[in-house]
Amino acid sequence: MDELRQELKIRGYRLTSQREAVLRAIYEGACTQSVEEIHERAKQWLPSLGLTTVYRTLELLKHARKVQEIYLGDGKVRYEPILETHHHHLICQVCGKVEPVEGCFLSPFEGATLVRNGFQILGHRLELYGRCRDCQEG
Amino acid sequence: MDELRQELKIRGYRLTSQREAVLRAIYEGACTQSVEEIHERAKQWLPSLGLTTVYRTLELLKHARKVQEIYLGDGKVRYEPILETHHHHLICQVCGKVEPVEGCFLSPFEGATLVRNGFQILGHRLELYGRCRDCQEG
DNA sequence: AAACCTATTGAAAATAATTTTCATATATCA
DNA sequence: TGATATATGAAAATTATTTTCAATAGGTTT
Ligand SMILES: [Mn+2]
Ligand SMILES: [Mn+2]
Ligand SMILES: [Zn+2]
Ligand SMILES: [Zn+2]
Repeated sequence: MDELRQELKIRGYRLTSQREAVLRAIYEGACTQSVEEIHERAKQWLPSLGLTTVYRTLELLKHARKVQEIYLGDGKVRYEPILETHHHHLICQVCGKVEPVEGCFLSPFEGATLVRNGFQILGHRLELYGRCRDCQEG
Repeated sequence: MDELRQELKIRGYRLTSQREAVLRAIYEGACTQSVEEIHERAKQWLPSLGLTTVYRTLELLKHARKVQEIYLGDGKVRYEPILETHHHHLICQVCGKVEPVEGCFLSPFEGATLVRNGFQILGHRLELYGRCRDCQEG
């Protein structure tokens, strides 16, 4: 959180109660929350918080690399905090459940910067699709 | 294409010129096209084609596993054909260019069905983020 | 080939998510 | 504290996608 304060100062941004509330909501919430969910959670701490400000703050936090977007196929973008622990997601194609899975299947990528096709690879995103325990039959 | 004809008949769907045009547009187009782009391309063959029908056909083709969705972070969903060759994408974080990269970095996944956390893993999606040749400096 | 039935289509209207506008409020710094 | 530029909330605007509905056209049966 102090780290955020630094980030903001460097960029000439201000530290507001709204930004703190949104950040806290993201960190205390589930693995992937919709904007609406983040808004609801953040209003716990700051009931007057507007939805527009949540959108704006998410954009800011995205640039500051505090959150990342994830799209699960329904029409809305979701967000989750960028934590120390790199992880991926198991997504159930039947019920839509999302579960984080620790660790990385792409061993050559951990830490290192790779080059391929002239691309300098800086990060990656992996989603695993299937059926969760509850949705398996036969 | 004949395969599609079978698929449709089995499900009681009809083979229309609209559906043929959309499918052709997807197969002849780039790796990831927006709905608008698919519409434009398909109108080459069928100028009267409506955008609504493109949306409906994409939904149908998704269920028939002929196309898959991909979300690149701008507000619109993109589509690409599901081809024989499994591949992933290099996405430039600066200019937004998308380039397919053949082959799979997840060796244990090719073909096999894996189980993890009780999940039965049936497929996956991997996107690699970085900077393309043109956008690298310093 | 004509009739029949139902799935499909296109245009327009409706929705839903996200962005923009603008007047007001407030964080930061001298 | 006061000056000032950034940030905020509400409402309006925009954009992507879905729904509605009357008209059209596959596919099948006579
Ligand atoms: Mn997660
Ligand atoms: Mn592709
Ligand atoms: Zn990984
Ligand atoms: Zn792969």
